[in-house]
Amino acid sequence: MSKNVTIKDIAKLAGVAPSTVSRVVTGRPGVGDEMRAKIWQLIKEHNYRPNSVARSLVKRRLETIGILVPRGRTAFFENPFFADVLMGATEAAAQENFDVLVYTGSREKKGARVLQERKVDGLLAVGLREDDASIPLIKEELTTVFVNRQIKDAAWVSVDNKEGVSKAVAHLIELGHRQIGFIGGPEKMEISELRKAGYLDAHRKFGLAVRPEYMAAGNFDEESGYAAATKILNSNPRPTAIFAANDLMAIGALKAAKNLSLVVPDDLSLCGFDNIHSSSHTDPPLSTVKLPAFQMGQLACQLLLQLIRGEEPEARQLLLPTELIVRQSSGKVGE
Amino acid sequence: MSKNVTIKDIAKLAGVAPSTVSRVVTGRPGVGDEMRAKIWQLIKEHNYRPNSVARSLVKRRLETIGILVPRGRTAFFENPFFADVLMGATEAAAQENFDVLVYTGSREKKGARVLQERKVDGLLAVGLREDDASIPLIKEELTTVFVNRQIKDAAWVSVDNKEGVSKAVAHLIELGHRQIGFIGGPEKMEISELRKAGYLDAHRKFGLAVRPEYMAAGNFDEESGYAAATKILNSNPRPTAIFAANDLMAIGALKAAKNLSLVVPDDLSLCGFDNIHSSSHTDPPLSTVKLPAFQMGQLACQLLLQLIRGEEPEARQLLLPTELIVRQSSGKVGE
DNA sequence: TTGTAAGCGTTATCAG
DNA sequence: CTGATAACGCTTACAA
Repeated sequence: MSKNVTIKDIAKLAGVAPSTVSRVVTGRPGVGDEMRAKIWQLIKEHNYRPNSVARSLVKRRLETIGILVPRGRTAFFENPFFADVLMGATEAAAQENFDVLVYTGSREKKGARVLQERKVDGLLAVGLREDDASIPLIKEELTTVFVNRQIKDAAWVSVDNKEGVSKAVAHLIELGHRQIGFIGGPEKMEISELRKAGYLDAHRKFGLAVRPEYMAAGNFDEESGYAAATKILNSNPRPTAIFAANDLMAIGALKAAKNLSLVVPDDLSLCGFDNIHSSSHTDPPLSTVKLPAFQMGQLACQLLLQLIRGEEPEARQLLLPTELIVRQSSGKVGE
Repeated sequence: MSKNVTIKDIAKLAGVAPSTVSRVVTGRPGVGDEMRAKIWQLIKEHNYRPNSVARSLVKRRLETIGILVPRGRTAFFENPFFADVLMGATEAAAQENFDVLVYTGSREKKGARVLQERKVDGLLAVGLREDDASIPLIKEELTTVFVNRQIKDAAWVSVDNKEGVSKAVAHLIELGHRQIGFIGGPEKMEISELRKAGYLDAHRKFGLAVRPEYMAAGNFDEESGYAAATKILNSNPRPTAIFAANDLMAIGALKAAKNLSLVVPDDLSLCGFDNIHSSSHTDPPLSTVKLPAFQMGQLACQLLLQLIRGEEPEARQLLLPTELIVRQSSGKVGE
């Protein structure tokens, strides 16, 4: 491996000053055609590539954004959401010649790391818990766009959870269901509240009463979905449908139904939220609500780049719609 | 946002030279206790953070590695593999204060980008197709560790595909199956060859004959698994078990079996490969082979860091064992 | 159209 | 124990 060729080497070879070479590689005017061609020739020949670090130092621009993703491996894997956001973000970033640095690890640590290193021009914070201690710091020190978290006064790209749930529950109601169970997320989480609100909203819209015994809270995992569904299905009268605040819990509910010898969707309709991959592989495949994750990553990144450049974006807060995916776990009541 | 505080500012404040401050922040000796304390004090007080770009420039070290992941969104999502490798790698990198830059996008482009930018000290190439044109370039220009690809003369961390499949097929044989179908991957792919070899190997070990009509090739997706299984299940005598070279195809096979009114595992045992999340949510849950993806990411990253540092690793090529996960899709023959 | 020189914020090498 | 000074590789006024 020979020494890296620098701008000076090319300059020397071409018999010009480094600044001239610089003008050529950055495509600025002020160089004669002949010289320009000669320099390009030399660049190719010697495989010269500008050192981005040196460039960053003088331009005070890293051309890199960071993305903070939740540590939990499970969350990351099971739910396409994070990976999809990441892909959307890297794609949008690449479009503008930005790179994406991934930060994971324990909550405090990764927040501290980002700030400590100053290796990024801005930050995408995905699915941070709203009580995360690093949020104020991050917001203060770094241009940040939050994804899937509606942080007050901050820039964010999120999804209309309430409307999404409401749509799904309305779908069940339209199938004739009048007794609909609800498996929610942990109390106090913003996202749990929003999804519960959607459930209540649909009932209100259709003039349906809400029964407390049809509602139970889970932890967004399969086991808690199983437990909650079991509890709800022991109510009298038994609900004919259950909406779960995420797919994992819906899958748990599906197992609970089978365990009680209930046939889905004949005896019980089921609907989840998230559209994880497994949801299309259960038997029957699960009706659910899909989040535009890839697009969220893209839009969040585009917004972030605008903010970094100091441009005034059209909106600093974007609420995107969800999409209802109807599969075979939801059917007409009593069929 | 005030001007960033630099090492010079701190030096001025402390009444010393920048080099002294540098010694303090990097923890090198040669500074009096008193002075050291005073400088730390100032650093905290003024929230000084060394500029990593400037540091990188002089040290010619970015403290950053790149990771190349396949573009396909589907692949990235459905299979926990890539995300898991990524997590393992970022974790191992963070341990040594390295960061991870993610490269996605079309194959040629991302390869070119990595090289063009020179923003990383080394590269982790995950699941690159062996005919990828950028491999020779990358190998030449950048310290690289391949993950899940056994590239000749290169450093890599992979998994023993042949042994994994062999183990799974042996499991079926031990359950009493003598007619075992095989759904393979696309021809010419190294990974397809290895997995097929495992299937043949298990037959050889147990002195079982291989029947060509029990073998079919798919594309690693669900549809092709469905088609291949349908074809195989029309053989006479019908096999009592099928091994599919990945879970997605096994899921397709499961649907094909149901479509033919075959009960799994009573009429047909099924086993896949990869342990994607869906495999535990099918009905019945799928027996499969699990790859140590997280660990592969970790080890690959550790190996890469050693190579970057110019250390001599114990081994430049690591072949890791798989783990057989027995679930309910495989059972004793004829029960 | 081109060159000169200063500077980006560090670290490293010498001297004192 | 501490300070000067010269890099690191590039951009950018400003000058020619």
